[in-house]
Amino acid sequence: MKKDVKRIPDSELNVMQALWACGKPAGRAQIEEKMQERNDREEPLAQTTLLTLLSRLEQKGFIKAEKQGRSSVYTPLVTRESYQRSQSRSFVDKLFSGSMSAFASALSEGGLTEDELKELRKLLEEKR
Amino acid sequence: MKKDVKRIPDSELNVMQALWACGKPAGRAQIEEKMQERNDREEPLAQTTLLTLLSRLEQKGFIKAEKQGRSSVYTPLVTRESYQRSQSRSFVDKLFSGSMSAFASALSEGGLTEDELKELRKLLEEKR
DNA sequence: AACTCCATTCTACAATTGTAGTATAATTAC
DNA sequence: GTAATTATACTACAATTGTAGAATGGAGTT
Repeated sequence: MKKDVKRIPDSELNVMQALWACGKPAGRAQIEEKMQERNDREEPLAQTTLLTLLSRLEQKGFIKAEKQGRSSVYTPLVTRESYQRSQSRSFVDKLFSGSMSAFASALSEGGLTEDELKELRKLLEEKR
Repeated sequence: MKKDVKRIPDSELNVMQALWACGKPAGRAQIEEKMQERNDREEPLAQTTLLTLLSRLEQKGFIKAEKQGRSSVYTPLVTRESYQRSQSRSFVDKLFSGSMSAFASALSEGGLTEDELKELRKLLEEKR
């Protein structure tokens, strides 16, 4: 059965993105640093806020936390790719009722820039 | 200035979709009917719930409500297309950090079915 | 006018999200 | 070993979302 990966709220998603970007299990500090780099937000989150988000992600089963002495290291339990796939699916379903033609129109008529479009076309052809 | 159309929550989006699908200003009953048709959910919403959602959409400026005697007719203030465009934009930004290659991978490696992909490619080519 | 139907508006309420302060436990520095 | 630092855990709280019951106001009946 296809596991229906629930949507991750925006603030938590930023954290996930940073964690995924780390490429390996990472602690609070590294995640924080990565978030800075990625410039996900102007004002960086308070550390306690970040920890709250991490613990919510853990409760929801998106990451695993392991105590390493004083602090914890976090590991994603879903890959970025699988999350992206499942969300893409529900995105076209929810927004376009699955209609490729509506989806294509949205992308080509303003959703993406001309350059992005060109690139996307090429990539989709290549991956055929 | 590019108006930054805020995200509409799922339950309200279903209502919007139905209203958009009506193709013209519609009252609560027609919207309800359209939702049934579209089968957006198994259990239909309680009428009061639907009205609550409509009033939230109105407060947020997504629709306009006009009294017609006892009842009201609702009219979308944003087109489905413009909403789809803006959401597509923020979707690729939030989920793929704007990376077309990640986006293309997600679509082609499981996000869409083989048939959908084929259709999408064709449509994107045509629209060039 | 009193009664009954509807449609709408108000009020409600729990769960989730966004964000962070306070308390507590461990670690290091005198 | 006592203070200062650090790192996490606990608590908090307002806004939003999902969902709907209760109250209200008008329209049709009798």
